[in-house]
Amino acid sequence: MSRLLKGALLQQFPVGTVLLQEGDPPDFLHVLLEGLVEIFTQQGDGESGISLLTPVSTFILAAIIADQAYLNSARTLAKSRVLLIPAKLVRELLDEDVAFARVVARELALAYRSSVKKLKGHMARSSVERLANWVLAEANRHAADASLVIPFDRGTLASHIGTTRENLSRSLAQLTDHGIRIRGREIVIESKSSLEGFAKPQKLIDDPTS
Amino acid sequence: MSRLLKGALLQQFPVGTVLLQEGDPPDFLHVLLEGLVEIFTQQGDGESGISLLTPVSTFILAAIIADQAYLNSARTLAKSRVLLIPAKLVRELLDEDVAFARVVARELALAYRSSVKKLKGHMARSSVERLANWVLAEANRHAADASLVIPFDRGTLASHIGTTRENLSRSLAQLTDHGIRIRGREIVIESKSSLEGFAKPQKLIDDPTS
DNA sequence: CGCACGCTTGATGCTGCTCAATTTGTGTGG
DNA sequence: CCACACAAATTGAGCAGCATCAAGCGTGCG
Repeated sequence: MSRLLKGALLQQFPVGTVLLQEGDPPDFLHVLLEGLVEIFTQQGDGESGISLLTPVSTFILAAIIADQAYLNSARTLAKSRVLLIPAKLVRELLDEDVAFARVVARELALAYRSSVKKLKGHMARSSVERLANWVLAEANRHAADASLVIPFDRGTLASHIGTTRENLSRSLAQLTDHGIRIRGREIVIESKSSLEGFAKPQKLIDDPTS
Repeated sequence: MSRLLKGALLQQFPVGTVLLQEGDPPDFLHVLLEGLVEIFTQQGDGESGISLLTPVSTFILAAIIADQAYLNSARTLAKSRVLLIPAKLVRELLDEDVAFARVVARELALAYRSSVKKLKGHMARSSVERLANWVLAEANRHAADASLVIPFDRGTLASHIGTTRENLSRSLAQLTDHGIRIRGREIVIESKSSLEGFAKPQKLIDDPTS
């Protein structure tokens, strides 16, 4: 652990910074300590969102372990503090420290599972359902409150839901009949049970702890 | 390694055997030594294919490492030989043997990456394009030959491409104008370059080695 | 020979994308 | 503080992709 920190550098990035580009070779393991970053891929003309990361999360671990180019790009969606750990150091430690290797394996296992969950969600649900489930998941993270604020613009949200800006708009409007109310960037959940009735969340897709 | 093999048992399964069901707790690490198995998930009424495994592949490693329920089910698509290694043994070795932990980490990293690739393919391509790229990938695996035989029924293929039986049929017919010919279960590639022109394969989605 | 199963083909409708026009929101300078 | 400009978000119309339902075809097996 001390060795990791010794070689690491802590950096602060403003919103909208591209931290890495798909296709590049891995250089640093990134650990998001504060802020918000999105993993995305530039496809043809537009972008597709792959995942949204909140502190504390690592990213591009797999590229480092596999020693292959990044599959995705990453950018900050808010002012963020990121710890950068040289890839070489990570690989060395992996070879020497069992405890570290176990942590890495566990981290990869969880990342893999969340990717499979996203895939399941895409193959089995319509875009409105995906949105409804995203709202529910987001609400659960902020447990306390019955309202949440989308922390980025709708185009970005649309790309992570897997739809377009226009349709996201329509989808939000639809959900108005299923327990939510929209006020600008704020989504107010008026009836969680109604929303759940529509979204039909499944443990093996939407529960981040399973 | 010897410890792994000591606790393991080798089993042979006929085609169509369900090896595990999503939701079940992980018991054995599975290693496919011979045959063909599909990972899938039962969604609502139908099934969605998650991945197709050929020898030698491990599966459900992530569930064991994360110690959480299977996200998917698995079944044999051909007579298969599978090595079953008790989950407990895997976890013990992970704590004791650095080399083993490194192999596990690498395996998970590759599995994760292939799941992200599948996700990218789904978000960015139409079903015909997915099919075309599947054909290309399959052809590359059997490098030598300019023809390949679909080793399972079309419904299964459709569920892995992410479409229905009916539309798979139409999609195959469409590809007839782009360098392939269909003869029952055999797909003959008459013009690989034409097919590639249509499919536009990308290294960071379709190349299994990247 | 005929039935069953897998596959194809056709017709129809829904979902979601695209293009275009408008409205709303936001920040800037007068 | 207002006016303006620009970006973001909504709304509408038309269209492509895909699912669904319903027949038709073909092959193999009893």
